[in-house]
Amino acid sequence: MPGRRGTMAPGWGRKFRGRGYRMTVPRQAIMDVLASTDKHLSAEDIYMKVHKIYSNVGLTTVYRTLELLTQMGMVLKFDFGDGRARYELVEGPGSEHHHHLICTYCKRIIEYTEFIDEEMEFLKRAEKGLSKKYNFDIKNHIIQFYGLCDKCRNKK
Amino acid sequence: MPGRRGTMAPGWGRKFRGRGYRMTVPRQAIMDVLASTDKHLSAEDIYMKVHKIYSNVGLTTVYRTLELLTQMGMVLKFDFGDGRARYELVEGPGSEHHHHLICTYCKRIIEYTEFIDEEMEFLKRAEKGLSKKYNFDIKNHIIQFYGLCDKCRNKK
DNA sequence: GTGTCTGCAAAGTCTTTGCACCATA
DNA sequence: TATGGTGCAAAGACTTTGCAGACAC
Repeated sequence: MPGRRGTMAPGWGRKFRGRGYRMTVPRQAIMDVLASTDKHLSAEDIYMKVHKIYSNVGLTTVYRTLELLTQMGMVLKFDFGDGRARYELVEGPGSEHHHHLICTYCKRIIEYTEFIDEEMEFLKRAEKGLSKKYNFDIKNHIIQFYGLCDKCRNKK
Repeated sequence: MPGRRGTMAPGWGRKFRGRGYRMTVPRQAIMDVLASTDKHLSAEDIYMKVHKIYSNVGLTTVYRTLELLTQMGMVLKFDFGDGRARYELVEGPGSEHHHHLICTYCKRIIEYTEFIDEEMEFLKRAEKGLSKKYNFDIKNHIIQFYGLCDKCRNKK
């Protein structure tokens, strides 16, 4: 349903082939799913979306493709502490804001988009300095605040 | 070895009892370990340190205690994406700087302490605003930059 | 045609749960 | 002594690996 097209932009195929990998139907389908959302999807989320269209694609392939994409730097792997990893396209619809309040009691995750401007200023400087000092090619970042949400702060 | 004492400060016992929990030998030992390091320890790390002194304490108890401490807000649980959670005392030796560069290719984690001052300014404002807006009691935070380290940025 | 990719099933790792016994308050 | 806590073993959840067949280039 969302974002599906029979033939996709060939840009990814080139990227794959350029590094000696092959563009295949499962890989194309996984890229399509990643490119069609601004959410952090788990491997299973992606598997289910892909599976609706290509029911023969297995979960293993999803994991293997995500690992490959992560290593290629095209996808970022996050962990919010709920036991399953989340994936997101580096230059995708949701690549600008990874910010969460995580309740350590009930594990609720609140996404927020405030303070992005103030953050930008600080992040730009930090990224620049860190890239230089550690010769590190920064692709993305994540900021998480931990604490107790309104429902849990008065419990036991 | 480091930081071991036969009898510890009783402050924790009070905190436990105040919430209807009991202070036990395993719990005391786990608190001691957490209070004696500024590193992010995994459950197994803690288990091994505790086990050296109290060899009858099991890994299960370590997990259960960490879960309890996390819910009580005394310990923070982090996940750096390597498949095992890390724990740290909220008001402990290492509670001031959780900042990492994570290489998405080789999974190397580089800790850094630069830009903390610039960060503070931004974080103070963000924390204040977010606490108010979401009625969220922020205890700690984590900032992670993802990308490619110097050894991996030129690979395949 | 060759070397990569894939699906299935099995194995691996970290974490949680069940249950009887033990210990704290 | 009444509950909460613990250890052990088993189960659970997510992810990785082995291998034979399939496919991209």
